[in-house]
Amino acid sequence: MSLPGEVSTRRTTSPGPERGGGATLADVARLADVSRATASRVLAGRAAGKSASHARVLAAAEELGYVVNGLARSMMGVGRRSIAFVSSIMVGPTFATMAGGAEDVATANGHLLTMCTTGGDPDREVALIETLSEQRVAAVLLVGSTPATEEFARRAQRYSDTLARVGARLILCGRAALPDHPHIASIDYDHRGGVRTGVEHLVELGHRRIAFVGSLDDMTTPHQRFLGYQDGLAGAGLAFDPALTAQSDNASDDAAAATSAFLEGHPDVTAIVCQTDVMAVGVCRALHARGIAIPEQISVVGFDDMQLVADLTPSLTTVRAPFHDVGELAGRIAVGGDYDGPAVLPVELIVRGSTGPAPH
Amino acid sequence: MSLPGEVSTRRTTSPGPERGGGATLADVARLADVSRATASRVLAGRAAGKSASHARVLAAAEELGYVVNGLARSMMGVGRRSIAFVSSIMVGPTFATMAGGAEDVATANGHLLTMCTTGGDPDREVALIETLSEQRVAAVLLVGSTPATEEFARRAQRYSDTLARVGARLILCGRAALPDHPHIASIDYDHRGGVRTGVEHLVELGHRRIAFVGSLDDMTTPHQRFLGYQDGLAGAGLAFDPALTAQSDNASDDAAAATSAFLEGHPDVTAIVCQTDVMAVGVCRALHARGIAIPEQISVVGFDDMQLVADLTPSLTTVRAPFHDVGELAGRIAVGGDYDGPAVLPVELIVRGSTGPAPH
DNA sequence: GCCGGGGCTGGAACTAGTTCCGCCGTCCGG
DNA sequence: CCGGACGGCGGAACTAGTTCCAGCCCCGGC
Repeated sequence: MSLPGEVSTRRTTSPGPERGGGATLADVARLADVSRATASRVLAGRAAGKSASHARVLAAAEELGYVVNGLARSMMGVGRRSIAFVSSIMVGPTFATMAGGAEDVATANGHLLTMCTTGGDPDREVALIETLSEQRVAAVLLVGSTPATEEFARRAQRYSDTLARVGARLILCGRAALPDHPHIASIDYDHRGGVRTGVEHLVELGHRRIAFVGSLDDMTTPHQRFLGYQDGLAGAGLAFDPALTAQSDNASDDAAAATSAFLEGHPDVTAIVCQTDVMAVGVCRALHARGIAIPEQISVVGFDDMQLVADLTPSLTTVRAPFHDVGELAGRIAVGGDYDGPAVLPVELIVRGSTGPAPH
Repeated sequence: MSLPGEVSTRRTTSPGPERGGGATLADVARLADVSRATASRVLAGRAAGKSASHARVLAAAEELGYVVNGLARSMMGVGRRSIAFVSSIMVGPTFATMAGGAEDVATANGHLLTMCTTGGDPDREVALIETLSEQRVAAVLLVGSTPATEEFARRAQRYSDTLARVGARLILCGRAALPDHPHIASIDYDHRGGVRTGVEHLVELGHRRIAFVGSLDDMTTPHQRFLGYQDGLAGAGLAFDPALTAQSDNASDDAAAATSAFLEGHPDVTAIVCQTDVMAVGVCRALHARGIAIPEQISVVGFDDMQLVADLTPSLTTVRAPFHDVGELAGRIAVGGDYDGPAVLPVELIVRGSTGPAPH
């Protein structure tokens, strides 16, 4: 029942922009009475001319409310690929600040930033890397502490291989490079040196009995910071005493409970070094609750310099980590910058009110 | 100079998977000696069979390390579109928590979440909506306070129109619906009622001279919270006194300075309601600095219940906003759920140590 | 008047997938 | 022994763009 001359089209492809899903380049070209090639050239600004069709194309695009399909464009290799930011969790100043740094350079270079969380589940991480490869991201920023295990190294190599197949690269943020996998980029900051500096600061103030509150699992961040604590003691000629270590998860309630229990057995401690600011806050709360004055009786040092710790009473002495810079540097590599080997950014001790001279 | 029988290909399209950019479906099909159609069916799991070619396709895909191109798939309308989360800034618990809620439902439904910041610049916002439309996102979550102006309403309508053209929808998060634009979804929480509840709590404790610290600009969040303060006073039969309002930006330093200056002229105030927790922290610091006891001399109420304010000394009485729920609800609509009109989620007053009976 | 250069244009190939439709072969029932 | 049902498979059309190449027209120079 086709009319003569009518081209039989399959599906429900009625011509014209009313099809749904918006006007396409073909619709614009039809309305402007030019070919798709010409319409594409005009809209991409690749037609120098001021010809009549030039103006007709622009008018048609305007009239139809044409929005170029970035997916189709990306398929031709034109257009910018997204950058993925993968962390175990999104809340907390650490990740948000890093993400902010990465986002800054991403948008400045015309890329979008995709944020994904794994909840710390390796299976979800594997699935995520697969999905992101399918979506042809330009790079994956794998952010935060990871297991310090051979299993993780193998997993990371698998990620890197999968991503390399689609022309993307893997960038670790906030953990050290994997020595046997130089192709996996790493932007880290000085966890170990930061805690060491905190201990040295306490030693200068005359402290000798310095406790450590933190987690001792095999994740890179806790481990490196714990090593920094031992470094600091060793540098000052103090013996490392395992009994002066109180284990705690990264939650202020947990740190408060651990501190209370710890102090029962060790009333002679005059300073506490904390793995994170979140823990430090819990430590301070526990000290307040027991009527112990900070810093007159016990000094406290944190790590991260998260928002608000400067507003505590007393304000918290802590180590400022360059989260924004880490994100920015990683972003720069992600958008195609050179990678000259692992980066370890310096940290800075911020001395505030929670540390003071040792009593006596 | 072509050899006879050799098909002349344009560009550098040497056949085989070595071309760069990874193996394609055509490469897999070639290796498995089947058509692209068959390979596609097998890899999509749409081939029930256990035929010989079925196994050959899977083996070929494995051997070549085939990763399906999600862009090409999306172009066919298959595959999940991303969801965009647009806010002025990423740091701060507000946005991160909301983003977490949205990300939860996004990933649970197979979507990715793209995070973008505008820095509060309308031009960047406009450009971003355009870019996101081009990338064919499923929805845009426009997050946070916005100008309470007619200009913003027009702009939002433009966003909504652009997005509608590509089948996406606009969802406002954390600000009220625009009455004249019912197609623009809104998931908000009760700014105004929250502050009102805070004031009522103070009134019950006997306070009569209650100050307000906050910004008075024309953004929706500050404005609504300011109205809530006035509501609370009116409900208690107290007159609103403009002199009891101290202006401050949303920064603790600014709030501390504003509070110090304000107290010079108003020593009789016994309670301070703050627009945000960040400001409340600054207010508390200023009170500490002047040797004013909290809550014995002055009570303080915040808003947001951000991380750590429960760990201050004294812990902060504040209004908990359901950020995660807002993100979750918005995410649900973004992935295709029904929108039954504007939602205003309830907030909850969390009474802690910073509020107590009025002195005398 | 003819030829060549230059700019604009359109046809067609190309990106990498999905899916409709029809063909073919096999198997089983009548 | 033949017909129909059914499953697997391949050709081709389709998604929405970009870009190469050839052709056309127009204008200027000889």
